[in-house]
Amino acid sequence: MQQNKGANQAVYGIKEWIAKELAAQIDSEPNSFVEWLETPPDPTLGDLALPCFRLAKEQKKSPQSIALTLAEKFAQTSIVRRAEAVGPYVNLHLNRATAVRMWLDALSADRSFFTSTEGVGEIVAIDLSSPNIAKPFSMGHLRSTIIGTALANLFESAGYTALRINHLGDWGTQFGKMIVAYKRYGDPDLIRKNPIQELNQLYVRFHEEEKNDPNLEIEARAAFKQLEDGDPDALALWRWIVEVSLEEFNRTYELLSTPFTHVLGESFYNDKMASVVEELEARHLLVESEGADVVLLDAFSLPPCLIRKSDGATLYATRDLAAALYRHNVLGATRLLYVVGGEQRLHFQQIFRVLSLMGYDFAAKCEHIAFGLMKIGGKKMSTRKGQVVRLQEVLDEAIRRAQIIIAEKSKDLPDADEVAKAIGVGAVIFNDLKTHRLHDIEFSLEQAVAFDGETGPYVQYTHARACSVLRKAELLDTNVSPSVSVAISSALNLPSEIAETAEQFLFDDATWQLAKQISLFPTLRQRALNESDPSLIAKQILDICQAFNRFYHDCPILTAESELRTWRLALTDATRLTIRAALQLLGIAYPAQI
RNA sequence: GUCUCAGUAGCUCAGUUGGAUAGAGCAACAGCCUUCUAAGCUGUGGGUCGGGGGUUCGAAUCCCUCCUGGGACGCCA
Repeated sequence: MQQNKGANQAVYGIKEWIAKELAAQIDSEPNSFVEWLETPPDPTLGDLALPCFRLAKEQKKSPQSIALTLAEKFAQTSIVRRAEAVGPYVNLHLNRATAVRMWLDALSADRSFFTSTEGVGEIVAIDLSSPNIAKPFSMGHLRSTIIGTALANLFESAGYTALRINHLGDWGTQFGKMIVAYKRYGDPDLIRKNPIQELNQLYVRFHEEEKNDPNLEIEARAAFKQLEDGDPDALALWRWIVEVSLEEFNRTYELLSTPFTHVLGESFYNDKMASVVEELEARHLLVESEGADVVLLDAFSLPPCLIRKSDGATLYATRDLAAALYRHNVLGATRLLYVVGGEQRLHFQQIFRVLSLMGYDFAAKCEHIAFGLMKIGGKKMSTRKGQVVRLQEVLDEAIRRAQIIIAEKSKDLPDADEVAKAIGVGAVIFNDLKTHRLHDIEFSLEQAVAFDGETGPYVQYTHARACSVLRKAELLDTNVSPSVSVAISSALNLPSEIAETAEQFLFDDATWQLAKQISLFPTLRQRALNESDPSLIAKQILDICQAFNRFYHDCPILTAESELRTWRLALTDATRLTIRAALQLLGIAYPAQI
């Protein structure tokens, strides 16, 4: 089921290239070399290295002696400039001009440098964001929103059609609670003024009162049942709550530039659940247990999946089953992704198992893209206890700080407000996206809105720097990369005795490190896709930015002469294009000037 | 109690899928703007990779065990 990892890596991924050449030299299989080739810990040792331990075992010789033998043979290959044995390793120094020409040709033509085609014709449905109506849009929902968006972008870059589905939490017993709380303590005027905050306070209060009065919970369940049965008063109240909540959410989505193709709350499936229950019954999967209807999953070491409560009302699981069937049968999705917190792991295991028992093959292509919790003070954020950090507040603060810095350092910036928004929002998104999906995040306002070091603004700043150089060379948006081949060729078409000198002239360490970093992007994009982990892209783009900033510092670009200038401009443009591609995938804005 | 995810520098995190001397950023300290954006670059200090066993040429990485923390475990979502 592993898709062709890096289908076109041969174009830019020199590992494959080398592996083939090396294999031919010693009459062996290229595949094993691709896996064995690694990057030496210190770049001065070489660009790639082959450890000889395994060959030593096969050939029953010492790894050192094998390394010596291989080093001689490898020196004969066209892309390796120098091969030397260091202990049990063969260290390979690449022919830099050949490698760079290969990479930049691929990049400028986008021959699978930024995109690929393995998903063409396939529809992937991504369940993302899915905030709960009448509750604050917290930092916790941010994770699902931006990871889901980044994944959708990634899948689209691989040719898939991505359905971005916002599965709003607009149904369920919580609305029974909401209705009861509103009728008891609600004040319509206050709610109109400040909807989410007031509604959330009602919700918090309900949970406080509930401790002393167990009847409240029973009352709430009855209220939800009424809603589900279509009681007009209850429905009207519910609609109003949904409406005012959505207005507030949409402001946040606009700020984040999060697109959705479908906004379908749980309520959307209200009339589609009866058929799910019927289908389960028809397949004799439904069993009565303690007054409720469940699907037993003992055979799979899972607890039973509750389908219908003892009062006949449905549950989360029922709605998720209906939603899955809708996405597959009606929307045509062949692959279903759920970007939902890790605490719902068991729930999705149950859902996918039930779908499979129902006879749906696509159950095998359903995947829970879990992520770690956003914690505060070492604990999970809880709306019930009122311990949440509202995303809007964080974004506002980040934008405010961006405005201050722009006013200080970039006085004449056009569109200063727009840029401040891009930077503030970018900081918050990147801060979240750079850590591995599954890791819990200890929320820190200072860190979320920081602009120094490994941050979104650092990446945006680097991009703007590259743009600035290109603008001064009057080459911005003209895509200068294609000319690089010419530049390198003319500089290197020299007698072989001084070719080595010419290489050093064009490729000092900073330059070569930058080129190598850029060349890694396609592999990382592919890995991010295979592992559904956008953080891989975020981390790699940081490496590219660091390499570019060093290059920028060490190597004058605009004042360089002839071929050298062209070549450095081309590399600057390649950097710009790669950063832009990465930020696009991550869903972060990339202003040309900041 | 069972299942699950995690534990790496003072803090926040990487660690090329088992490889060479475990790396960044923040914070601290010291340098670098008459030169393409100093939101940058360079350097210094900082580690029993939670503990203990095992697997092998080689372990932060794989297995076992224990400790600590988060989360989930039928009428919430």
